[in-house]
Amino acid sequence: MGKVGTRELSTRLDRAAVRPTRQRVLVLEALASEEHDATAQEIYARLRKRGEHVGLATVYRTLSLLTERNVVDELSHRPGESCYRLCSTGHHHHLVCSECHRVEELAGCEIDEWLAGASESRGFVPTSHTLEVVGLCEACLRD
Amino acid sequence: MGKVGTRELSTRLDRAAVRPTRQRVLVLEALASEEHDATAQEIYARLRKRGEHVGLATVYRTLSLLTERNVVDELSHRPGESCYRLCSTGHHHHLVCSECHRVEELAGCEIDEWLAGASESRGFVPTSHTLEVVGLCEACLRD
DNA sequence: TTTAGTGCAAAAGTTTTGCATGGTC
DNA sequence: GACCATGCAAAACTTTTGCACTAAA
Repeated sequence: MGKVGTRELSTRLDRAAVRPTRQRVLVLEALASEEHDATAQEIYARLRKRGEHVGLATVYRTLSLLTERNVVDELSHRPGESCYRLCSTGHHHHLVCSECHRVEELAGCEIDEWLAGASESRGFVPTSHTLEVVGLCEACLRD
Repeated sequence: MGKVGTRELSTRLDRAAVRPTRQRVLVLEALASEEHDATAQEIYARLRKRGEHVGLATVYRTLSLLTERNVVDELSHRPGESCYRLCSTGHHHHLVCSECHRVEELAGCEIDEWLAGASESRGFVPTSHTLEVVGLCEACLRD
């Protein structure tokens, strides 16, 4: 997925009714410049290294708010910590490379149909689902 | 899924080459009597309430070992903590009710085919995947 | 006797919270 | 001024680890 510009980031904050403070924009920019996904601690460390000072608690509060407002996605593929990622809109899933941790988005989910049928027999009505795929990306396959 | 008897539990430990100590059997029994899934802390608390003393560290060590040996499944649908569940063998997924947290198993995964095709175009080769479905179970739908 | 397992307490790590301060409409 | 956001430090929690002790092959 391509990098997302600062203007686009502001728009997303607007749409989510999140006041664009200096800190929030910085956190969001950090996520946008992140090639894969990142934990709150990682974002905090990277901002600090760049000389931008944002409190750790603020990073957590921001990510929590943005997740709630669907501006970022929260992934839980690492036990004990949450990963965050700025995502394209709409329902999609992730391909995570087990070697380099590259994350690619997988649009056009075709699970719903099978899922609806499989759940029906139990009287279960699915409202949402998450699929995380682990595998090897093209680059790592060559090694 | 029906309850699993003590004898069956021993068999599973044997097959996994895990020495059946008092503590390990207790943890596994606790998981077996659990209607849904449970965290390490919950298992610890329940054993303690029943008067069975097993150290918290031992609960963690046991669950970690059993997960590694595929005797139990580790679910990560709750951020910040891992849930564990004694599962039937083979590839399957879970339906989790958002109201009562009932967990049902969904056998016969038909995702692979679609997944292989969708990944191929990116040179990505999937090796494993996890699907967690959230919805409403029959009982909760009636309310 | 030798090894593996356990309990306890301390430590490590992530995330949350309380509260005073600072910014913004 | 009212209100929201932030920084800092402390606290809360989950999970891991070190080490002495115990149980088992």
